[in-house]
Amino acid sequence: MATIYQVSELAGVSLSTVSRVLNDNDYVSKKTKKKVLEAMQQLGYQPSSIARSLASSRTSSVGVLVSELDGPFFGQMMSAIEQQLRAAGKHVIITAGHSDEDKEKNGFEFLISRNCDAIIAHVEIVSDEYLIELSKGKIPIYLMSRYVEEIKDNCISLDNVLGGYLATKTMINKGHKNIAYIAGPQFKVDASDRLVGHKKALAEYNIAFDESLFYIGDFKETGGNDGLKHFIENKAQFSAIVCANDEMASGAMKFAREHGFNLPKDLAIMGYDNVIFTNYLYPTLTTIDNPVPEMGRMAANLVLKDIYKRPGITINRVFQPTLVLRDSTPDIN
Amino acid sequence: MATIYQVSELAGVSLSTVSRVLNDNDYVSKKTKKKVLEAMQQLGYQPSSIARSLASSRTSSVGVLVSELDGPFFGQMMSAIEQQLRAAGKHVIITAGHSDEDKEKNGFEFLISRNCDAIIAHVEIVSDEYLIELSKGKIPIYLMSRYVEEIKDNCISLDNVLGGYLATKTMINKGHKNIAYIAGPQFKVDASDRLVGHKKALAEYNIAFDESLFYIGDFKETGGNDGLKHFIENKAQFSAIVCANDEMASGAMKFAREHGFNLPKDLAIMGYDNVIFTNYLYPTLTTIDNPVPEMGRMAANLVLKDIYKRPGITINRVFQPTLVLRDSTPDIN
DNA sequence: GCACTTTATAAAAACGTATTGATAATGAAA
DNA sequence: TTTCATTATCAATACGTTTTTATAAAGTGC
Repeated sequence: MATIYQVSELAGVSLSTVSRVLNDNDYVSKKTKKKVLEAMQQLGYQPSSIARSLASSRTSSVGVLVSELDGPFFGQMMSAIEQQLRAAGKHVIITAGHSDEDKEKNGFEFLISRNCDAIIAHVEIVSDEYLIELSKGKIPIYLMSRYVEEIKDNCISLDNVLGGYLATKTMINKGHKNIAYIAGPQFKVDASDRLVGHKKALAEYNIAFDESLFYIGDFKETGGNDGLKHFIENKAQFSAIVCANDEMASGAMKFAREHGFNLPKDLAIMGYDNVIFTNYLYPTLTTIDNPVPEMGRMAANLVLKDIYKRPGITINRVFQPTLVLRDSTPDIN
Repeated sequence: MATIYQVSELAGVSLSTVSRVLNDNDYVSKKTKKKVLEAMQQLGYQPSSIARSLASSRTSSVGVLVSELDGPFFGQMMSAIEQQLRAAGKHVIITAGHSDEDKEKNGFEFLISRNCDAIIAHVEIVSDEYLIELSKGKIPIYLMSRYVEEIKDNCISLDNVLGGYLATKTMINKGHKNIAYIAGPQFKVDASDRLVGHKKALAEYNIAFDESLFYIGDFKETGGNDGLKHFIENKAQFSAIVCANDEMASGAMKFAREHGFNLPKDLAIMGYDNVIFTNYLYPTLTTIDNPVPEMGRMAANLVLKDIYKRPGITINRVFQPTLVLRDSTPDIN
């Protein structure tokens, strides 16, 4: 491999001059620049990213820490981040936290030990305090789908209240009055925010929140299953059911069908997240879509702007979910 | 940040001694080792991976090139690779080829420019010749789900013939004689291998391959849709339909239901790949499962063994798919 | 106790770049 | 022409390790 030294020799200039044309920042005459570029061409010179890192203490790499590497949500997010950063010549070091405190912390440490220029993290378990502490370190931390006041400029979040509101409002507009709600684990901010939105929509239409139409599930299929079962056993009256995520909606759908409901006629069902399989369910599931790719792209942009000083980037830190209407929520008259 | 130099000073030894305990390979007395380790502890010393890379021309990083970062197949694969490599202290640089020749090549170049110690690639478009040529370079290339004779030791592949065979054989054992087959694009090796397996099963049970029960789809939902439509329009007789992947099976299922079939009674359907949504379809889809995580883990192991000289690793280069029985293929009598 | 091997440590060179301070060349203003 | 500011270049140093070569100490067999 040709080095900068050989280039300098062939071009008849010094090392530093070659370095300057490489980073084209300082004074260097057109004539010299041309000479150097030709020498590079001739030698097939490729700069060593490692040596460059050592000298400049920049690695051109961004760490990405997500809960899982599989799963539609993280897939879309990583895909967007990677595309955006790679287009800027940066690379992405990916690792997983597996929704476990030790593993999340370990993931951070791992990325820090790799000297990333920045870290984009989607973590759910570690505390705000931990993140704040970490942010005081040398490597800037950016958070996805999470809002921490003290480092709000580094947070990209999602308006889950709006999403919850949209879901329930849609059901109301479809003609439903008795709407059951299966929430997610309330220690998760996403889940509790969605519930707030649900209540907001009810209030807006003067529908009282009814405890007997409320169940807290586990964000998995079983949660939907158990929730619907709970409502039926308690002889609750409802014509629609709103779930705080798609997995639970799917569970509810299965349970409903197995217990004689004719879907979607007998029961309207709403999901949340617009996970890929919602389009394969029968009937296809109405749900709330999160602009995940946009968020990923924005996280990358934020890093490009803050860390790599790219000009002309405008930032948006809060994103809005949108409704996706499908077959599971027909109008009733 | 403390450097190796400060450690050496505090411990009262030379740089090289510190380096030796760091890589614990050479002669170093227990007493000295202890002194050095204590000094490290005291200074909170963390070795610089960059300086280490520059000096050793090893980056402890493995490039991973896949078609897409989202999608269940790649998600599982990356997840397995990452877990295995990270446990060994290596990190993973991930990038996508988007099933496009230029982008795949660009992905390779990108990873090479990052000085990865090895590259694990799942590419579908670039030619064997390109890969062979690339393998002559400085960085070893490992291939997933692809077999190239000239570099077979670096290939991890899947027995698609067996999978195709299993799928059709299962249908036959369920009691079907007239089995329609919707194949994938035949320029894809996976697709043509699965078809070979299908024919093999038919032959084994003395069932003639019937052109009127054969259709080539596009591996997407529309392919299943169009295939079933084709069979119906041509008034073909069949009680079961085997699809070369799950997306097409899903398309066929939708079309069947929309055209009055009572599933799974009127028509048995088989998919391939065991994609996540197969479990959410109605009825749930019988399919063929690929041991994707195992393959990912094995690729990582192969790299650990070849490149990082880890001892005690046994390698398996060919993997077998298995049958996943669900509701879409009931027994008929 | 001597020659010889093995073990332990040190000193120095190398990895390939960025950066800084100094110097030289050039151009503009007086 | 002189003076000063600007532009262009160079030489030297720093980045933090690994690796190689050399040398010293300790152990071995006779």
